[in-house]
Amino acid sequence: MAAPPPPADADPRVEALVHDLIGRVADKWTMLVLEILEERGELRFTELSRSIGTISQKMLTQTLRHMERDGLVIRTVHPVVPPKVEYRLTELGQSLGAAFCGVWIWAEQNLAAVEKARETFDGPLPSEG
Amino acid sequence: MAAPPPPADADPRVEALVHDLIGRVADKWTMLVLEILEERGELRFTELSRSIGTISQKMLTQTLRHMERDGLVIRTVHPVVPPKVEYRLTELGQSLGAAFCGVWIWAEQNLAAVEKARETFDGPLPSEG
DNA sequence: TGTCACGCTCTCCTTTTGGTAAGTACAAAT
DNA sequence: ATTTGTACTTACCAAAAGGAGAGCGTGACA
Repeated sequence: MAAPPPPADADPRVEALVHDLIGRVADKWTMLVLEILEERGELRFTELSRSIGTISQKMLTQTLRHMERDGLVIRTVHPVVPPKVEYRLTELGQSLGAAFCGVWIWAEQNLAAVEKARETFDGPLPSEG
Repeated sequence: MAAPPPPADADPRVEALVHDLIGRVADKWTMLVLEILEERGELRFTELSRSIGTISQKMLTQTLRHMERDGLVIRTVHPVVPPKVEYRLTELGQSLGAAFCGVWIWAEQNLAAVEKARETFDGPLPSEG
């Protein structure tokens, strides 16, 4: 398991697969679920739903299934009468969360810069000439 | 510009804005353009198009406009006869690229793990019982 | 005269995304 | 008997994403 240190993308095949994987994983809902499970540990379906707030049941189910399929979360079903299902991150999921951490930090630190850039871009239009 | 070191998300308002920003920036095409411009520097429209390979003109234009609006790229128009437009990352864009670097590395290193997880998830279905 | 190249823009079309609402199963509570 | 709560699933519908292809302006080049 000697992980090669540099991010060198040698093969174009690998690069294509990586692009594909990124496309799947860089999903809005996936990132949100990842962050919440990382912060709060093991959560039930409705707890997760309430934590995100704006997600529909359908999307949450779908997102969780995809994450489970990709080995990012573990789904534990307790065979009790009102269904109880708990979700938590795998090690793989935790490592992805850690990788995305840099992006969260970037977003927090550069939020103002982005908004200012937008104002500059949008603003000058009406009084141009 | 004394950047606060910890990723502490104090306000829920900030968090909402960050979620929003992440949703915009964690876009498949944005990430691809970001990576390519980071690697290759300043590129023309068609060079960018060919580098990505699978993107349509429409999406490339759209992605670049959004990135320009968000202050991630600079668009330089040379008023020559066959139009010549060059794109390069701003410092903000470069910093986002750096932040996403961790995700690329994660994807490269864990590609096999994800694929194996998928096989495990998909495989056992037919012979279950 | 005609064609090509570039960086778009526009229209038309299909696919994907995502929301709403209803249904399911079952036991405990009312 | 009816309601409640959970974690879905399904059907249906609207909106957005995204691809294909045509058009534009123009100057060099054949």
